[in-house]
Amino acid sequence: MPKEIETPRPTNGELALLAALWQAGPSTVREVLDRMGNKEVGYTTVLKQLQIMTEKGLVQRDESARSHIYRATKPEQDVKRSLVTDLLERAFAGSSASLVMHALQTKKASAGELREIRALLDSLDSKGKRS
Amino acid sequence: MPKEIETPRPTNGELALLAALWQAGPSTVREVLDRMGNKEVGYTTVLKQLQIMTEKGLVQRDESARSHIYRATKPEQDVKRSLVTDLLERAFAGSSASLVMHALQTKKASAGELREIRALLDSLDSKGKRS
DNA sequence: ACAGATATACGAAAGATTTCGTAGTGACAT
DNA sequence: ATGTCACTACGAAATCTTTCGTATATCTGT
Repeated sequence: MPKEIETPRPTNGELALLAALWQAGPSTVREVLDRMGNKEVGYTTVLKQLQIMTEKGLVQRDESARSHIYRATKPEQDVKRSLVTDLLERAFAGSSASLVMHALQTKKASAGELREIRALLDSLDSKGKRS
Repeated sequence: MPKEIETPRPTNGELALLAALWQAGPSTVREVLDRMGNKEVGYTTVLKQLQIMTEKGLVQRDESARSHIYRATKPEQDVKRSLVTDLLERAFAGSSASLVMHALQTKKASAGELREIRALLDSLDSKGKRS
């Protein structure tokens, strides 16, 4: 049996910082802070959050320079997937179709996006046939 | 301009109770408790939660009988939609397509569900053309 | 060497969520 | 009428999350 999958489930605040790290790559506290444009927040707040996230294993830091450099440890895809899984279980009884329907009705996707989704459906179909 | 949409954003615990109410309809504390099969939790915990949710307006209660009867005030669809919207903004930069892709890759939907999703895509397409 | 700017460390307050214990009240059977 | 049982009210502990102030260390230019 494969090892139990570890599911990072960042909170709102943590997710905002992770987003900055995913977008810009490994960054110092100040760089992350500067990227949080709209959100008014103190320097030490971001620092503390990143320290806590380091303890939790959500990020790692390189302390070789005076300004420590933080990077997200979990791939963006994995974290997002676990967030989706979480919502799926909590609110949609595990039915991804139900979630998808809500998502598509909530905010209209562009024609291009809809095409992408169709393509994905096609590939899932062929997979389904194969197995 | 239409009135600002009110977005109920229940927490995890609240959502579990709402699920019970959506599933079974208006219920007493004990009925809700009995429905929480797997989750080990005290009677007064559920009671207190429902009381708090009443203050928040997530549920209403009928106090005419000795055992108060609670019912969810917000339609299941609305609450789920706002949960999806929330996740969408927090983690997927508002791109429902991106969320949908993650959802479909996370847990495979049945062939029937995939058909439903296609049908939904079709209807969105025709809407898109019209507007 | 010193002043000023910039970093990290640490503690702790403030808020929100979750949980439960205790007390009080009403119903009901004996 | 009285003991038992189920219910609500209330307060508060326990966690978690978020935020920031203060202390201390390090760099940088003059």
